[in-house]
Amino acid sequence: MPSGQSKDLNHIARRCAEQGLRMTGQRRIIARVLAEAKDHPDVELVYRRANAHDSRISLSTVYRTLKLFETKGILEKHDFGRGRGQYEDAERAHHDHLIDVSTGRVIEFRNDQIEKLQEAIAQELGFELVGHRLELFGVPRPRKKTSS
Amino acid sequence: MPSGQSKDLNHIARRCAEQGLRMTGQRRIIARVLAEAKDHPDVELVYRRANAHDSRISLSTVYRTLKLFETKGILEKHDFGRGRGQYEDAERAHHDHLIDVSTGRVIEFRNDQIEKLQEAIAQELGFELVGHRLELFGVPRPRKKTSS
DNA sequence: GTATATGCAAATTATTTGCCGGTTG
DNA sequence: CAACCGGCAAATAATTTGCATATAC
Repeated sequence: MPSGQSKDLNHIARRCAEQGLRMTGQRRIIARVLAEAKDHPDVELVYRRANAHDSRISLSTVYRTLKLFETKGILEKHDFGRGRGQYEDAERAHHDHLIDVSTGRVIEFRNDQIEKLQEAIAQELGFELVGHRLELFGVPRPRKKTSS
Repeated sequence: MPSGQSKDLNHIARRCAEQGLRMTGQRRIIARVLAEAKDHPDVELVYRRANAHDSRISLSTVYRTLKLFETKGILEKHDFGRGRGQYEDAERAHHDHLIDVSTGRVIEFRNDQIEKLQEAIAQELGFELVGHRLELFGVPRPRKKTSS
């Protein structure tokens, strides 16, 4: 069950403060949108959600803020090949993504064996691994049992 | 050393012909540029190389042609996160990429174990794997042992 | 109060496209 | 000769930025 976070300051906003960022109303809201997001919203979507919450937040501000948060290591930006960047909380445990090509839905997963293999491969090639990107693209397999 | 079993037509140009594409001068040249490329050139680079052969090729044509070749399955387009698409011959055996973040150089590799793991993960999540993207980002390690 | 953030519109960057004359088969 | 292609410039799409004003600390 998804835990209900009932704090007045979400972890993203808190990290902003820790980084010494000036906490404006729009930043607070954008931080909250990302903290509450269960998906990987793009700028447009963050913009819409932020505006629903309140404020006269401009698209430029969303762009500027997301980029700022990214450079501060607060958010992570992904490019899942749909022409727009998609963001998520950078603090969460590392994971990779499987994209359902039929819907665009993103499923997260983690596999230590693959992680280790990647390290080994980089080593073998004479590199120190500083990052990686693993994305699986798949189509849902029909279930044997009826589900809905 | 590719087995020379045909004329002076490179394999990419040959595949174009097989697909029934009208072989114009510019397409022939762009095909040759890609056939001879050992790297993963972006549009701009293909444009410059093509122009070195013949200066009557426009940037639009390079864009149009690379896209055409891609949709025909002749070339593969990658997005290594540098804001531009990069192309390579699609016919070659499957491989993944390690990007040297200090230079942008792309090293190819292949690891069957990882390939199998990816299949297994997709299966487990209820998907049929239709594609994947694995990119490692690394910095060169100083060689401590003999490597050349 | 001052440095910084925001809004808006205009600018950039990568890529696509309309139009029309040029080429290929 | 007809269908298709290429060049050019204007059009898009995502994102960035200059500048005047508003706001956080």
